[in-house]
Amino acid sequence: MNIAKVIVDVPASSINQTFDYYIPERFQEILENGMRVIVPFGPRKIMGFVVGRVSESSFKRLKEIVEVLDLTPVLTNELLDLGKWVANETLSLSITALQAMLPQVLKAQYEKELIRMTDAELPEPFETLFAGRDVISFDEFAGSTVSYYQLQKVIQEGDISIEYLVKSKITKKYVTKIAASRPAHLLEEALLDLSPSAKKQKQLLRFFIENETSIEQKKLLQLVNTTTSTVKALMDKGLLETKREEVFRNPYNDAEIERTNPLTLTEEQQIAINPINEAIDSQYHDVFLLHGVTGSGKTEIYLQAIQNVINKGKEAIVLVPEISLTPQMVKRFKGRFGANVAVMHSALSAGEKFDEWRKIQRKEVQVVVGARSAVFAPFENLGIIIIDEEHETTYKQEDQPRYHARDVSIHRGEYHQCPVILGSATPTLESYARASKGVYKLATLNKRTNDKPMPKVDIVDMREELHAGNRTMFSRKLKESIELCIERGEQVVLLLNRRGYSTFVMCRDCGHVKECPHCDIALTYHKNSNQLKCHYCSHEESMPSACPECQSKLIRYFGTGTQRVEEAITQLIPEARVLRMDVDTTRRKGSHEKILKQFVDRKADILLGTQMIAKGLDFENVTLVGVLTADSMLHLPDFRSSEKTFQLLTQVSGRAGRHELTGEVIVQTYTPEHYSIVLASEYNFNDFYNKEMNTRRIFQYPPYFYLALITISHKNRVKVIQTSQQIAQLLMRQLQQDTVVLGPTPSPIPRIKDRYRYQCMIKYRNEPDLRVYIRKIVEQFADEVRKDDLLITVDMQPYHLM
DNA sequence: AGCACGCCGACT
DNA sequence: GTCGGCGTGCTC
Repeated sequence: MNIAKVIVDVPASSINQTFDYYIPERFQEILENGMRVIVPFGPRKIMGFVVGRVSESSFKRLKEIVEVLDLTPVLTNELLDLGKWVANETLSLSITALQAMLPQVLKAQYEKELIRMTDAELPEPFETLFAGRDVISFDEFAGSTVSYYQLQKVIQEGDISIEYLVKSKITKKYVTKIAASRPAHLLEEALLDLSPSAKKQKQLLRFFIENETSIEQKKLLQLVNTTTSTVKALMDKGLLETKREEVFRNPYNDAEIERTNPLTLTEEQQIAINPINEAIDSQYHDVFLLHGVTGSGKTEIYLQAIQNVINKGKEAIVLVPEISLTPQMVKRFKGRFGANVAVMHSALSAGEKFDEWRKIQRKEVQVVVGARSAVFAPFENLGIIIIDEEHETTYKQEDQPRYHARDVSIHRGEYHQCPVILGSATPTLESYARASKGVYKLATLNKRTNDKPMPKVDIVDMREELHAGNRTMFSRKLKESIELCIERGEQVVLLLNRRGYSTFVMCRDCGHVKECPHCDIALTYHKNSNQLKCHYCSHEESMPSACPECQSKLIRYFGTGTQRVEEAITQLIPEARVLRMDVDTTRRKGSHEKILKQFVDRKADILLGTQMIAKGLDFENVTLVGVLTADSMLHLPDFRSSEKTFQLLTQVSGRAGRHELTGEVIVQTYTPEHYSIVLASEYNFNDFYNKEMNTRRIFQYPPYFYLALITISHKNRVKVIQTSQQIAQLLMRQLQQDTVVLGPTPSPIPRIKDRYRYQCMIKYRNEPDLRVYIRKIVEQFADEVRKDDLLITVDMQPYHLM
């Protein structure tokens, strides 16, 4: 077994296989599956993952592994298999799937160096370049005027050679600590030698005899109540020394979080948790759909189920949408399980993520709370996986590997024979349909734990407002309610549902819309810089003063940004203090929390924001929720637009009156009769489900049909159309009768970065070999992909049909 | 992907 | 002789 099978860090379909390498004697004992290694690959050196060991290879001349990068495997055998499964399910490369399971810092960085191999004089440009050094970075050469041709000659002469390096991005954090430099019994002896007057020094020494071996200076001085000079005196005597010690970065100050105890469950909660606990106790896999209205206490069920898992010595993964992974949420888990929790989300620095990941890897925690990628936490003894707000689209990764965390969770749940909990007030149709069929177990929570009814929802028809001569974005009803609310000293949350409503620039005379010259999409107006920007490429231009088509001066920006709403409120209700929360105001780390804290501290009357304020936030004093434009995403070309509208309205309504005060919700819309708005206002999930299912069945959409989306892009439009047609035809030849292949049609954004984009959509009920077919077809175009810059991407079960 | 190698045309 | 620009084939 001295040959290793290695998945190599080269993301190319022709390299998507294992490569065999000899394991040199010195690594024989230590090398395990799932470790990262450095291997020679052609002329260079690259990183790879060991995925197996064999004693024979069909290859004659094997190279040796150069270096082993890990002391313990970074991927367990389960995760290696999972990687294979993910790559296969999502039609992505093995290496991409493996990298997705690890923190970014474990990715290798590559560098090249030029090494001087001779003391003899080098040809002139190189002497200047090296300037007396023996090694320079390749970049330095590339940035110089020296030609590659000249370098080749010197390399052939053997006077310079290229070294290929694999560098690690890992950074560890260290603190300087004070430690005893001798064992305790020798310190005792030293104690006797100290002069009787050196009281503080004696105290210090006794501290080290009695206590831990190392401590931060600041803490030490506090505990012993002395100054640096005493410490220094003992150091000079050689009794104490400074020591650099590695510490884990700690993004959350555990000590400051108040511990909580389990709450008594309501009868409903108890009924819901029983079967989950039974699955944990008897160690079998099942998927539970926990359908509970907002405020029904889903989180408490999670917490108690996790407690059961911890008691059994097992581990738990909790997935939450990125957007709701707020300090409030973290606090609930840390409050119950303290330092036994690792937190993983994008706001952490790369180093912090790495440290949280290592806590899991070293089994220092039993719980991880995190966004999508936390589903790959390297636990080996999982007892439960929980997906909160399971309807959130962020669980689907939008770039390769395009996996869905729900599918991965269920796969891991089967492996570990543990339950998977999907929780939501507004489950996806897919999940609810499965629960209805008995594939998932359904648990329903209809009551809020505070016994308060859901807030009453008023729908305001904005067309009537217009007829009545109200041209502002606030209906009379909403304006009045805001004023009353502020008068009572209560707070307001205003949701601007901005999707599909970005601020574009249009000429009022000729209707010309300013588009990106490289992409077929309207440019977005940015007020603070007075610039037009493209969100798909890096194009920027200044705001024109006249229409480029008709020279009219009446060129303006349209759409409703949060900034404009803010201005409008201040005009309409001058006494209102408004806090704005959107992508612009939350870009800086920690600004999210800052805004929320200000609002909790009642520094403002109105919290105005986009989707991010709809989720999981819990404010005592909020009694009014206003939705400015409920239907803004209803008309998007997306078969889920009704479902998304229903979900958003239900979620945001749940923000009002969560505590003692009763809440009120006002929803403004131009389509007040639309079923997703009407039924959301009645909190009627069941009717919505039935109605929407009916539409999905008629139009052959999920959950009745599965989807696969193939997108083809190229600089040459004719080539894209031709290739797309070929692909569609090849597909149709293989697929079943009831499978539909739509297209090719231009993508919703037909051109991005000067590349034309066409797509084929496959709708199918049962195609066990679909992935095989697609792979084969894509393979047929491999040559053009490689040589002609053709791009074919496949998205199984896509969420965004872009 | 990223690298070497080979061939070609261009420039001085 | 020197240089950059492709196209091609290979990586255990």
